[in-house]
Amino acid sequence: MKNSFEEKVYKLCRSIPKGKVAIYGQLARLAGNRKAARAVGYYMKTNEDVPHTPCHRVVAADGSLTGYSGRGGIAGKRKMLIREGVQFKKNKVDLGYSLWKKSS
DNA sequence: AAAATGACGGTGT
DNA sequence: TACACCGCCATTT
Repeated sequence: MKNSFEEKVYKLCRSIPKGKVAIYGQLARLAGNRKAARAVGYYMKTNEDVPHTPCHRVVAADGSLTGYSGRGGIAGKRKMLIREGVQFKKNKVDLGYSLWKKSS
């Protein structure tokens, strides 16, 4: 069993509310490793909990949608987020308005 | 065990 | 704002 960094990342990913988005660095930081953003992305890619983990709600630090192994790729991901209520700025997410905050 | 890869982040140009 | 380079971590080969 993992019960460690990996599990924390997945758990946090599932904790992201609809209409909000989190950044890889944020998940990495909450999981305990601020610089593990890269590894976090790797988990999303492998993404075992596919329908269980809304990996599409995770974006880059500047709101850019980097990669998506799911259907539609980046385009589909962007559309999906918009559909959930996330505000977009051109090709990037409006973090100042839709960035998820761990709060409590 | 060592080297290569990747859905990143930050800084420099 | 866009592109390039370096540094970081975890996983895979």
